[in-house]
Amino acid sequence: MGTAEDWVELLASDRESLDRTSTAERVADLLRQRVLEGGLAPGTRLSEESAGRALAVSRNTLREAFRLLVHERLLVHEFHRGVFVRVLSVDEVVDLYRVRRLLETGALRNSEEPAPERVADLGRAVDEGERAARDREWHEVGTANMRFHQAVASLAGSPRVDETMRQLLAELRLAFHVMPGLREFHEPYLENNRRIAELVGAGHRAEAANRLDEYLDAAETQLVAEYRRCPGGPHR
Amino acid sequence: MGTAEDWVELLASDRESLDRTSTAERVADLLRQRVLEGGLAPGTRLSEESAGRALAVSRNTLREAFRLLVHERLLVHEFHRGVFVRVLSVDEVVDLYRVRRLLETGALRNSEEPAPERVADLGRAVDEGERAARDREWHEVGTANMRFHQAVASLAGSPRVDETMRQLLAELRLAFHVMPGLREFHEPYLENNRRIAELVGAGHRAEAANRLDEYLDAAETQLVAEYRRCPGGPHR
DNA sequence: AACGAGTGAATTGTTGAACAATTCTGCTGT
DNA sequence: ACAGCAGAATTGTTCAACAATTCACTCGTT
Repeated sequence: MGTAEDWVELLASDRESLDRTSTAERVADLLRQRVLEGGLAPGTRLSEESAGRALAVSRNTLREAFRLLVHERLLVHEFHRGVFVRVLSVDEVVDLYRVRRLLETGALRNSEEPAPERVADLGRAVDEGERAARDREWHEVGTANMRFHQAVASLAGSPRVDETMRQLLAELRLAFHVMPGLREFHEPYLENNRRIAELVGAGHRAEAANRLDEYLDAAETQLVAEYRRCPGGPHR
Repeated sequence: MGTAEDWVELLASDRESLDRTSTAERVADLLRQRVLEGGLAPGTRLSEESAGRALAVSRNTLREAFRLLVHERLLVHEFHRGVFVRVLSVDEVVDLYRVRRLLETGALRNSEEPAPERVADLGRAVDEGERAARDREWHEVGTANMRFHQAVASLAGSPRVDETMRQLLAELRLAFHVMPGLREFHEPYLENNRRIAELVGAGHRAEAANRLDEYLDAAETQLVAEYRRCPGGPHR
C-alpha cells in the first residue's frame, strides 16, 4: 500500500504545474517578480492601460492580477486612483520585524525535535551565503540570507508559517530597494547565521533563539535608521 | 501641534468608510459573512451565473470578489471548475492550531508590558463569554471566545499579527460549522480564559502562556477527534 | 505673480455580450 | 456494467461601452 500512496502524492504535486495556469496568475507572477527585483520602484503607479497594453492582456484580467498582489501587500489600491507599488512606512518596517521575531524565534523555541532535513536546509543556506560573500556577489548574499531565515521559520513545521514568512520577506524587499548603499548590509551577519545553525544542529535551540533575537534587533535598528533618512526612496 | 496631529489621524481613519467602497469588496463582504455564519456550507459550489444573478453584479465583478475570498482561504478555486466553499482537511486544522500556539503564546511570552487597554479587552471578552453562558446562548459564547483569543494575540501589539489572527479564526469557523453537537464546545474553557486573563493582569505572562498551551492542546485534540469522524461534513 | 473656480481630458469602476477552452452530462453501443 | 462520444453547461478571456471620479489645465480675479 505504501507505493500506491506515494503515487497519489506525486500526482497531486504535479497537478498544479500542468493544468492550472490562469492568465491572471501568470500576470501576477510577472509583476511580482518585477516588484521584488526592484524594476518597479515603490510608489510607481501602474496604469491599467499601459500595463495591459505592455503585457497584452485585457483590463479585466489585469485587474484580477492587481487584486492578487494587493492582497499580498506588494501593491496598494486607491479607489478611483489606481494601483501603486507599495511604499512601506517606518512603522510597517518595525512591525515586519516584530512578526519576524515572533515567528522565527517561536519556531526555534517551540519546536520539539526538528526534522533533520530542515536542519540541513539551514546549513545549506549558510554555505551558500558564505560562498557568495567570497565572490563578492552581494545580491546573492541577500538571497541566501533570506533563504536562511526562511529555513529558520520552517523549523516550526507549519506550511502556513512558511507561507507567511515568504510573504513577509517579500515585503521586506520593498524596504531594501528603497535604500542606497546597502549592498553589504547582510555580510556582517553571515558569521551569526553560521553560529545559529551550529547551535540548532547541536540541539541548543533556546540559545540559538536568543542569538537570533539579538540579530533581529540589530538588523532592525540599522535598517530603520537608514530607512528613516529616505522614507520615500533615495531619489526624493 | 498635538491637536493638529490628532485631526490628521481621525481624518485618515474616516477616509476609508466614506469613499472607498468598490462593488467587488462589498460583494466579498457579503459572501464572507454568509460563509462564516454557515449559510454557505463547506464544499458548496458557487457558480458565477447563479451568484451573479442573485447579487445583481456582473461576472467580472463577481470574479474579483471571488479572488479576494480565495486569497483569504475561505474559498478555493479549481481551474475551469469553479469556486467552492473551502473544506478544511484534518491536517489543515492541525496546522491552524500550530500557528495559534505560536502566535498566542508568543504574544504572551514576548510582550514586555502590554498596554493596559489591551489587558482590559481580555477581561471584557471573558465577561461577555460568561454572561452569554449564563443565558445559554452558545453561539455568543463562541464569538466571545474568539474575541478572547483575538485579544490575546493583540498583546503582541502588532497590526499584522492582529490581521493574521482574524483570518486564522475565520478559517477555523469553517471547521466548526462542519461539526454537529458542538454548541457547548467552548463552555468548559470559560473558566480557563478567566484564569488566563487574571494571570496576565497580575503580570504573570509566562504562566498564562503555559496554561494557554494546555488549552490549545486540549481544544485541538477534541476538535480533531470530532472532525475526523465527519471530515466532509455531518451530512456525508 | 499667486490663487481658486471651473471646464475638459484621462483614468478607473462596472457592465454586458461574445467566443474559446474545458468540464460535465447523458446517451449509445457493445 | 462500462468505455467512448456528442452536446450542453460552465468557466476563461477579451472587447467595447458608459458612468463616476480624479487629474491637468486654463482663465479670471485679486
